[in-house]
Amino acid sequence: MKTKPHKPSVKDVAKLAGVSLGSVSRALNGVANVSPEVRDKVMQAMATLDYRLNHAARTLRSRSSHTVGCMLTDVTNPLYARLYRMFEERFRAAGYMVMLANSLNRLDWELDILSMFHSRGMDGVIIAPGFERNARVLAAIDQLGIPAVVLDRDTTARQDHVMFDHEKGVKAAVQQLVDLGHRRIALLVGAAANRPMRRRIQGWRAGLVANGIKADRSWLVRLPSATAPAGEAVQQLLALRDAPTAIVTLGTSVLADVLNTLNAAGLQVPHDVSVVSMGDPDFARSYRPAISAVIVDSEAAAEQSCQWLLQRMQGETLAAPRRVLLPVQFVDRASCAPPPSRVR
Amino acid sequence: MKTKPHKPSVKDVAKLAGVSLGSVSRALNGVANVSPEVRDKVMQAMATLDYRLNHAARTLRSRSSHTVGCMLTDVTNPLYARLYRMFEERFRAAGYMVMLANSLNRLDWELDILSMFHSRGMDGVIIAPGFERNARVLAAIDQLGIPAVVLDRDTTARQDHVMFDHEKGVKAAVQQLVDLGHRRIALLVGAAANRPMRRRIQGWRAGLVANGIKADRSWLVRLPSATAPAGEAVQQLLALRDAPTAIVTLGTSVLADVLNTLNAAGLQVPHDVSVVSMGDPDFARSYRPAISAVIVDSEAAAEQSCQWLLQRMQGETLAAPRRVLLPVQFVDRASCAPPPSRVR
DNA sequence: TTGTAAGCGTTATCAG
DNA sequence: CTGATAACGCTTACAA
Repeated sequence: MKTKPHKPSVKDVAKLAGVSLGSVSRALNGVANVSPEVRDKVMQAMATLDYRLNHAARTLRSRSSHTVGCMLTDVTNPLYARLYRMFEERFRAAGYMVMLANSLNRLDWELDILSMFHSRGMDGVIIAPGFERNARVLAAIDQLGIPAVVLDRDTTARQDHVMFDHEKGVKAAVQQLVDLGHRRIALLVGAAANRPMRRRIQGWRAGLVANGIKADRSWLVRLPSATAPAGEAVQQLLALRDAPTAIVTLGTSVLADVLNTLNAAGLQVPHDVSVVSMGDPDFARSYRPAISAVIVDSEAAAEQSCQWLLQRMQGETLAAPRRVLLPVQFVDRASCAPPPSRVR
Repeated sequence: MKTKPHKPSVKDVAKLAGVSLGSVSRALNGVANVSPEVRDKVMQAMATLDYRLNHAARTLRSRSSHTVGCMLTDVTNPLYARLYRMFEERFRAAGYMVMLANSLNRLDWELDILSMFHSRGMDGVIIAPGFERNARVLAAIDQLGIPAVVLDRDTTARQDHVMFDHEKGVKAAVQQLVDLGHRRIALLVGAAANRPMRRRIQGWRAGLVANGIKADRSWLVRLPSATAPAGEAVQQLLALRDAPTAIVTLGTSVLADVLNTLNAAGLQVPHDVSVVSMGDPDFARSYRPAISAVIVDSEAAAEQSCQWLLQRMQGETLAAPRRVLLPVQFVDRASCAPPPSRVR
């Protein structure tokens, strides 16, 4: 009747199996040179003791936590949620856990998270910093001293970058609208000063300029956040003397607000106003009319990020940081049509 | 010119500060009995060395990882995403990181995750197992030997349970519909055999029975998954000889499908068909008409879960497992109205 | 192929 | 209040 419930350790396993400590470890790690007999004895002992490896000890000794850190702005954003799920799946298959952290666009949190990734000995990180231009953030990233992939951010960090070609996608959408006869095209984006927003604006501007249209400032609406109500902004847009005949907008809740504000104003899509969503929320496809969208390939981004990070974590010492620009597609569905006849 | 970039350890800090190892540790942990002088010297040394605590070593020695595991079905579900974010925020404030894992309704993953939580020495867990009735899962939970909170699952595990009163919420919705004159009320839920689905069905049934209405099997639709297209199911419902005049449905993509199928069939909400959403997606509020919804209080759930878990992790040895049933509200908006006159 | 022993970087226990 | 010193549970040389 020992009063020591004592979690079993390698030592206990070794004793029960009648082998040495080292052999247990070797068997455990499937490492070279273990005779089948020893292996079996060890396995059996582990089973009867219900032995569980102590991960902290392994990490301390082997200097590898088999964990990758993932810093995103907010998992509540469906795109990030999907990405995270794919990361998790791929890394798990490779024997890594992923530790998620949301920075919520707060500088102090972002620095905290990075520092914590360091302290917890992440083997690598995938990050989409909200403060891509902040010197302290950049310094923190480089000081990590581990492989990193930067996701869709314009950063000067010497790391691999996986990015979306938002500019081309939005430009294609604008081009299609112009081809349909639109001249007054609005853009609804978030106020955050990050790459996706900047590039979308550039794409919009480029699309207009390429067709000899001046990009009117009043058509560019910067929402305080991607989740803020957008109804009022849309109303203001519609009240403009030169009201836009087409709207390119953020997806999810902003798109919903746009659609409903249009409805409430008695305007029909696409007859009165054409609409393009940046991002492809659940309801865009099944909405009537189906909403045309600028779509990023999240699967490709996840695949590329994981592959690159795994490569680097598994010791391939590749010199230069790499970067890839993933294509962004414009999918024309039923929400774009020629503008109403000139006079309104 | 030492070729040893050697990450600084407490030892280095101690040497530089001219104090002993123990003092550094004590200063580091803000623990009792450190003279201000020593503390300052240590702090300064840490700063100049850019010292970072090695979390693995601390975990190994102190037997606490300051990490809580969080197992959910899928963060891609907006409710779970919100919950996770709140968990993260609260636990961070208390000095814990949270490690997220999606079980994706796969038994083997679920067991893996639980075992990994064990092996990685989580101090506590919050879990919503997909296989709430599975003996192995239950065993794994109890063998964890650490505080746990079970989220919205009917489990026999001897742990704290935080649950939503789906039944009451759905029943209230049904009652409101009956009061408006509806007799044929459909329910669209997922096929998963978990508590939320079961309770919703019970609430629906109870609401009908309480009003002397027989719950017709053909009005109960079980979608293969909460993200599967639901258009066809809705069409079948509408084609029924006794087609329902009201639909209570899962939110997010299913709700979108319902709305659009109704639109496509030329039916108006709420004139021809009333609609209630279970869950409150972004677009429900701003949709025209605004969609009535059965709403869970995710904030309350997060608050309760975190508070209970923190209590237990911080050593309060409370005997019995606790459970709470959080109220679920029916919010009537504009999508419910009397059914069309008898003849259609 | 296997056993032995030396750490990994902390915290905890004791003396002083 | 501070300084030595022994763990924590594992991996990894190195010897046998």
